[in-house]
Amino acid sequence: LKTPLKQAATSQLVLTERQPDCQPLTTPPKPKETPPADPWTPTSNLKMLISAASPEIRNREQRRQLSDSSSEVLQTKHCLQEHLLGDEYEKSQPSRKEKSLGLLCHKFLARYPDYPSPSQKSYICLDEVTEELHVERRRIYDIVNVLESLHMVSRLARNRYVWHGRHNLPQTLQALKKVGEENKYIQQIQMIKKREYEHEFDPDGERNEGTASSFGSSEQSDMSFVELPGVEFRAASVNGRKYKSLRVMSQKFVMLFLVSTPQIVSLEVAAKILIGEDQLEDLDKSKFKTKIRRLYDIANVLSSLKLIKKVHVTEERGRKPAFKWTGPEVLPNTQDTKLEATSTTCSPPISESIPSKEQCSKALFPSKGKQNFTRHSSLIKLVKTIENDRRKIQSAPTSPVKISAIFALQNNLSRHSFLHQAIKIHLWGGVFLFVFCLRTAEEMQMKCALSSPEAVSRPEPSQQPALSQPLGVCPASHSSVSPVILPHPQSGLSYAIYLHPSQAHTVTTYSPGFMLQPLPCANVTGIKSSNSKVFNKITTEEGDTQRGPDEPAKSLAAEERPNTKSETSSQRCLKRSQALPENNLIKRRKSDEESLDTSLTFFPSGYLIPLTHCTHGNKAECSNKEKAGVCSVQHTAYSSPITGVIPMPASELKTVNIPAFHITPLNIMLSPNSIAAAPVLSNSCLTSSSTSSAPNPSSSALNFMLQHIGLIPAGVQVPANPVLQQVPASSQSENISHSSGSTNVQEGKVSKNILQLHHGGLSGKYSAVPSAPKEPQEPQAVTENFFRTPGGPNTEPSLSANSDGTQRSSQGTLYIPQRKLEVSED
DNA sequence: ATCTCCCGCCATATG
DNA sequence: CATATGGCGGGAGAT
Repeated sequence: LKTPLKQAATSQLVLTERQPDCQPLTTPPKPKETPPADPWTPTSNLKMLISAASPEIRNREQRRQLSDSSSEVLQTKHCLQEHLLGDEYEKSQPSRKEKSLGLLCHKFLARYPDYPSPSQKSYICLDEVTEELHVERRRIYDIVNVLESLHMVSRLARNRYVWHGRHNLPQTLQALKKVGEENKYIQQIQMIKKREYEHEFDPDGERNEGTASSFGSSEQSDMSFVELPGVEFRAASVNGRKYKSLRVMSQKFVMLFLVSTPQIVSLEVAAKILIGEDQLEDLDKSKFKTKIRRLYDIANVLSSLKLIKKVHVTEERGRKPAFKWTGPEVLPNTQDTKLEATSTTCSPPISESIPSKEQCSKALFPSKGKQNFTRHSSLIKLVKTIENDRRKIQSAPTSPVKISAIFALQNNLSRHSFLHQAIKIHLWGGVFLFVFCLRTAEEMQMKCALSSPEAVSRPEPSQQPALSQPLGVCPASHSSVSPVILPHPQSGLSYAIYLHPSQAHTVTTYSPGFMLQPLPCANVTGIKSSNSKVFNKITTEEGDTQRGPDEPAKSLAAEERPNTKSETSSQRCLKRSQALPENNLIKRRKSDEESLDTSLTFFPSGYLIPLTHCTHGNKAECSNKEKAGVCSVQHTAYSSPITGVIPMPASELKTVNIPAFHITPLNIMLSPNSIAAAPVLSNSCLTSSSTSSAPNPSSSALNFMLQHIGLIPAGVQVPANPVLQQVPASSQSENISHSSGSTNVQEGKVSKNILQLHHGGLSGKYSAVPSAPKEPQEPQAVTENFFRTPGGPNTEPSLSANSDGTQRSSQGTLYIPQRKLEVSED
């Protein structure tokens, strides 16, 4: 109704003025056929007018014509017809189609190069765009949001975005794929299909327990936006907490493609999954409809990007709309850490984004030798934050204070990437608790592999030098503290964990615990072998039913997948923890059972102090390297009084129940189960043993963090720390670290077996499971306890097992209904 | 009728 | 407070 009206009374002039953009479409005559030579053509006149009126308009017109000519032939034709009808050319003007988001997106994209030269960034001004494209702002947001989800643009400030083009696409996709795998989308899809299938026979069918519910709870997959190391999100304030629903949806949608074998996703399934995640599976009709609407929006943009295209899958049910991935194939997630994705929680309740364990570990333990940390603005931010928080702390020393900081690092490649990192420091009851993350999963695995249980428990580590036993336990040479040397092969640094004798004891005693994650998880190899049958069967099935006429070799790729999922479960774990508001340590302490999984993620422990002494060879190199441009920061940070603010009377420490101590490759934690009341290394411990001007422990800790985050050159920090120097392990350690450093090749192999030692589920017991799963052949134990195992192509028998170990109604294996699906390409 | 999805109201977030 | 963002769903073209 409206549109016609607008056109109704248009005179040539009016038309000219307000429709330069639609000209090619509106103009009746042969737009291209006839050269604009004929001055008598109404068109040419018009054009002249336009040109004369404004060069700007002309340019715009030209530009548009270019982009239009390529794809909008249809429209043109359409228009042509219209106008043949004479003066009644009003109605069709902006035929709905011409306003489609897809078309608009095309126009939008036409404005920027796919691969802008990194040197000259192009900025996007929403005002300009809306004006030039003649669209409502709202529409632009839709486009931009999706582009943002792919990191093709990023927001700078109000009205401003930066155009990245497709440079980031590969990384983004890889990251998304990874996350998608972690989210178990494959399984979910199967689940939905199954349910669907069941409904066929049981229309009024009530929830078929076991299957559905188990997912609802486990599929936490919060509202998280997958970030990329290289794509900075403007000031936290700008990108700040806000539901990034469309963005997130977009990402998830993409994930579905990347994860599913025939890369085809039906809207229905996608919608269900996206809804289901939120939780309840109330088949809310309207909600579903809305979701679908949004998916269409997203799909339009993705289509414009040529990442997907619409198809139709036909099954008994009928013809359902779906989309097929036509974007680039995503590499099977190389071990490359630099391509790490970052998942930041954005869910409303959590006021602060919690860094993923991996991110942290990445920051803490740079795995690549060459790293050139650049002084990034974020670093400054960090320092400021610390300063600020320090004040707070001083003013309210007793209240729980959380200090969080965001670190940004340059990543391994020269690529402009950095990680948003946060290290949380909790002050609670006078206890200085460091909440941080340790190593990346890979590193852990490696460590696991290297530090075989035998080696650990062996009294004389030196006996097995050839085996490059990295983890040595130094006998408590000091009355109060027992350093445990933890060489970090990749970085060439070793760390000492100072523990109380009791703890040290625990460590050695429970040495196997080094290899076991408190939370169980499946051993890939094992699973793979044990379930290979099922596996194959399923993939085949899928091929028969869903696979399009093309790519008949996907099952192979699928089979390899498990191996590439090294850290998935750990991340999941992390996610889980992220999902729960875990700001309050106290809360975590109190709550038991269910909080267990949370608490295990980050846990305060003793101090980790780098043993730079043990790394002669690397040391120099390291420090030089890192000395790059962060010294100034170092000073600030180092001298920061924050380090001195936490006096911890030993007595006080004892009031804190610190349970038995376990060290896992993933983190150091204190099992809430056992209440061994082992005090964390107290001040006195260190201070007593350290004479002179040795920095207090807090300082050391801070140093440790900063150093490993790259803020402080490795060598510079903590001035002679007597304790460290006294560690007689030097010779040993040296060997150890050296050997371990040169065992890279092995590492790979070995780690394979331990690859999947992550926190898989939430067994209430983390008490060290003394059986080291070095046997790839013991899938049973592992598999059966854990809910979904990573990598398993959707249908592990364990699927129905409950995560809490309660072994719910085991529905047996998941039955995937066989259907005939045809994909028609429209 | 079903599939698509534009349009724009209006709650929120930002500055 | 004004403006920028963006969730959301009615309802109307397209098929």
